[in-house]
Amino acid sequence: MEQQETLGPVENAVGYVLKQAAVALRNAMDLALRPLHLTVPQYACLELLGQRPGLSNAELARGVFVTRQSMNVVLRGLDERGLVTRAAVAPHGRELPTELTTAGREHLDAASAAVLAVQTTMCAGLTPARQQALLETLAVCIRNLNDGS
Amino acid sequence: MEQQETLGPVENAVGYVLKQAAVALRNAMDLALRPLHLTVPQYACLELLGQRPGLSNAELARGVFVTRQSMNVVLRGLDERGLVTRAAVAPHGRELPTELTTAGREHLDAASAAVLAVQTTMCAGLTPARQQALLETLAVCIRNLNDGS
DNA sequence: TGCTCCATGTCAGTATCCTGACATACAGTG
DNA sequence: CACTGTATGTCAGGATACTGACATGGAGCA
Repeated sequence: MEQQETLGPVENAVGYVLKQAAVALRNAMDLALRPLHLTVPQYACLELLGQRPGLSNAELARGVFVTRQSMNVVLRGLDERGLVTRAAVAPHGRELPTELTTAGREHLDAASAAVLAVQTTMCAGLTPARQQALLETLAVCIRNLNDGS
Repeated sequence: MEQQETLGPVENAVGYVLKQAAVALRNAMDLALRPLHLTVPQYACLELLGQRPGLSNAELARGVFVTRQSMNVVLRGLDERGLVTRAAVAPHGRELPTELTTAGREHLDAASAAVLAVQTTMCAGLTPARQQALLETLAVCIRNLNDGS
């Protein structure tokens, strides 16, 4: 009796609930970021750059879980709006380090607050221990999935 | 000190890890379903129909977390492949109940086994209690997010 | 009955993200 | 040095999902 042989009702499937949570979170973030005219990938890009300035396109793509091509479009949009600056020449290889501008930093601060509010809403009623357990359990799932591929 | 005022490193943000897990699961399912020539939404549609025959397009869309329009395309593809049948006339309102064909049921059985394998891989090393805790915690998050919108 | 409101199925257009492909730049190895 | 392998940035094309819109069918109410 080490493993069930059917998934059971979708409502009880881990994968189903995981997707449902991801969709709900995505929608909530979209809503929160709309006043700032930022999409979720755009925000994620800014947040990553705020924490680790000088990241390249490919590194940002991996961090945001999109392809290099998609991140390229995001970065171009942010560049045109003056929120980030990309180095004109590559200091190493073909990598073009990107950094936040002052305007980008201001946008990020506002967006970060909005997203924090969403996360706070999401985790309402959860003890810190339970949040930590959620993080750790998800980390195990991620590791299990990525090891197999 | 009831709430932190910054998100902290993205690696520790619940939303970030949640998205990461969802992406990893999506990729793993795509890989597992590829031999059967099924996409994740197509599989989700079949699974839902297997558990609750006669669902309408709109009901399926809500269950799979896509729009009616997207589900319409999915359903049309499955219909052309002979995996599902849609009622020609609406027995009530405009709803066109959909059901699995024999071929659809066979496809579903194979797909369900593949997805179960993925879920088993994902949850490897997690005690039933921990899986249950994950489900319950995610349910709280979903409720919190949906109440606010 | 007539009116309003809501849900459904569908068409059209747009946006987003992906896969495939190519040239370039560096590291490692003979 | 030359060669191979890997990683990056970018272009082109296609797949997928979305928003907006419309017509239809039913429920509720005066």
